[in-house]
Amino acid sequence: MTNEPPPTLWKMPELLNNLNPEQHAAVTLPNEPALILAGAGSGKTRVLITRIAWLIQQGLASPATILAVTFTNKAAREMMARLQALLPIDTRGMWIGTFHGLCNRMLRAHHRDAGLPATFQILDTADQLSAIKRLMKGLNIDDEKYPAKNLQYFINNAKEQGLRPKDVDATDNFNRKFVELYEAYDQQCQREGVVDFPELLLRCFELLAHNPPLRAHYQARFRHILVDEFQDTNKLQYAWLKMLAGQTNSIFAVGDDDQSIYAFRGANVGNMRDFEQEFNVRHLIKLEQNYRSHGHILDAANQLIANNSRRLGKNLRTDAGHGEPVRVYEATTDTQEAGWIVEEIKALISTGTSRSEVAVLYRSNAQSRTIEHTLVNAGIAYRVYGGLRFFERQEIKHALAYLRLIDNPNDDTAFSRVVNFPTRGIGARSIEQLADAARLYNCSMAAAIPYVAGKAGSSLAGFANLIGKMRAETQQMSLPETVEYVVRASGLSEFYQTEREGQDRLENLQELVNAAAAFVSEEGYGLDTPARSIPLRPGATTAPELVSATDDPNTVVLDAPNFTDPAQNPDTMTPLAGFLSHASLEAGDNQAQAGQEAVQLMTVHAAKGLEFTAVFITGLEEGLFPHENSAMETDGLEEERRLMYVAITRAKERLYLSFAQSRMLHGQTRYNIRSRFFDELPQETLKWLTPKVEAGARWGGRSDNAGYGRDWFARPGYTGPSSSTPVSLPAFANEQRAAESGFRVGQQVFHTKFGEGTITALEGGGTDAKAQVKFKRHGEKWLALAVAKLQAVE
DNA sequence: AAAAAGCTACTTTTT
DNA sequence: GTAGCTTTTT
Repeated sequence: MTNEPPPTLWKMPELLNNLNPEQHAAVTLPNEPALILAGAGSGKTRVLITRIAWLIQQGLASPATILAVTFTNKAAREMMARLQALLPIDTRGMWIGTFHGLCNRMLRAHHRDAGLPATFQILDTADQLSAIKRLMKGLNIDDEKYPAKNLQYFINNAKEQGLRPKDVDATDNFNRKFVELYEAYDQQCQREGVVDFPELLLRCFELLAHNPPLRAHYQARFRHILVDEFQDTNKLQYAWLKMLAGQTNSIFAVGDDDQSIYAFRGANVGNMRDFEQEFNVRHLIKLEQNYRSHGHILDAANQLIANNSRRLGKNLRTDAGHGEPVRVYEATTDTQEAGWIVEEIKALISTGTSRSEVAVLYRSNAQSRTIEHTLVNAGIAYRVYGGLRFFERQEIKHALAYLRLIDNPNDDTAFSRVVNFPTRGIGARSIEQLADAARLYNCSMAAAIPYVAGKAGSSLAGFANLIGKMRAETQQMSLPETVEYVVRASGLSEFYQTEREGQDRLENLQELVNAAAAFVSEEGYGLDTPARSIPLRPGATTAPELVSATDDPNTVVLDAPNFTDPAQNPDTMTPLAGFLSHASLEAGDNQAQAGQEAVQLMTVHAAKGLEFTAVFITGLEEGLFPHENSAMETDGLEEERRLMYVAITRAKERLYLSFAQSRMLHGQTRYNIRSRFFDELPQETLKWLTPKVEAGARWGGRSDNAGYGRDWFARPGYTGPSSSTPVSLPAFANEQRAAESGFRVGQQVFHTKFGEGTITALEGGGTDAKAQVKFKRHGEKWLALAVAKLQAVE
């Protein structure tokens, strides 16, 4: 990492090389509001990164003037790493991070103005729920009538709309109660010095809104605001961006309305339209050149998404050629579907596809079980996304709770979590007494300990002493030392040593120490930097002083404008606060099993942003995908369709779609019909591996599908794994000719003499084209297409 | 305080 | 079908 920027060494053509005209246009736009509609696989991240590099290279921006916002830490890290590799300067002068990460950073720097203690803690979703439960218990609220989960949703929703309790207009008694509890909850958080996720954003927004000099400072600084995944922003995030943009700064927003799949958690696609209007966007650039998928896959995606209304409009194209057809399989049961998937995966592997390049996608997590089971039996390594994450494990949360108490003893969530873990004779009754006292004196539980008398009081005092001792002993320790000390002094390590199945947990605790060491090194702290003081950067003579705007209304001293000197870019938090924030804001990997060479199993949501050589989209049934619950929501079906669009566009070369006639769901067998999405795909791109049965014929005249549960190779019309044949498939050649003739395998046809039937095979081309048709009443026959007057039934 | 039994929910999820 | 939670039992 050099701190001397040598701009003359940068080679301009290299940066813009290999960009297509649209990408080039986007990267080199003037500093004005711009909306980049970036289709799936269109090189969105590349444009974003090159844009930043270009701005700096051209001298149009200094790193300190850049603010780039992403949704996930992963995306932020990737952006940071790629920029660091691209630019010969220290990229730390830029603010690149998630909305929450950046707001945290700002709130730490201005905690006084924001009305927060320097050591405020961040509640993750689980912490927040337990805080709410504790609140309701204290107020004797009936959890049956007012479920804590609903209140949590209510509060988060209000905050994401920018509404404080006083701003919510409650229409009925029920909502009035919720507003009342919202108010009490906010007071509790304030007293404890904790903030939940939406609070980070709202508090930061209000900080800027209510503090003109501070707002002016940041507006003057962040001349270039770039936003990734703009379609996923919620109302509050949009308002925050708008505030930072002010009248003078430009926002470079990148997004794809067709990939908006998070409306259910507050994402507002409408922000794209609003942005266009409110910012008078003159530069709307569509990135429609796709570098990921073959033609048939893209055609399928394009035609499907065309069924949605109110799109900003976009059509992906590729130079890659048609490629393989999209293969479709109808299974009798979910088990059989899994069996087919595994056979196809085996075939893919045998033709050289890497396991990790194969993904099995499903709409809901419950569907993974059957597939996992079948994969295990077949001895194929796999990896499921979406399990418990590292920082969410109970032993880790326990250890973090001790660390939090050292930093902020008023954090009652942390206090309640470990006051009696490991057990130290402080039972439910003692804790209730303490909670009562805390309520009486309107203070935290830790502060209420002296008010509890008797035996309960003395055991509680013992706990207070323990925390006090930890605080004193760790005063000068580095972060990893602190973590190691706390794990031992809390009794956690001893507890898990004696526990029968504590070995894994013990290892995780050791891993936490490693994580702390890794954090210290990644943040560039010295190894012995005390965990609980704001560190001195190399070269700095005094600790950075954060002068708040209220101390002197005319001065806001933050980080100095000379961004290239790390000493001038002060930290805004202690290593411990940073680490605790990191633990809350980035819960870690959520991969159940490690191992690179494994088939990837995940929900469609989790697959967003990823790509695979071969993709299976499973469970394509009405009620499941599209999900039945989506029918109740406004635009629910359109979001399901976007979800399907996301799923399809994950595939590079091969796409498989499957559904099952019956499926185990919630402990009982359900009978489903195939997803409507099949009818929205271009039929000429589909290759039915099982006969396509028309909706009308489903419950009549079929005698084939019963009794094949075990032997999926015996499915009618199914001729074995499609990949076992070489890539230049004869079958596919047939498909081409079939497309010419207007017919395809699996298609329902009508013959004036033989009646209704299904095409089971096609042969030859042009005038020699023949079709094998299985008629309902007259058996299978070969017919010359030039002679027989076959009519498509569709 | 730990273990066992009973009850209930159940789409998607990052921060 | 089953995980997670609460209640009951030891």
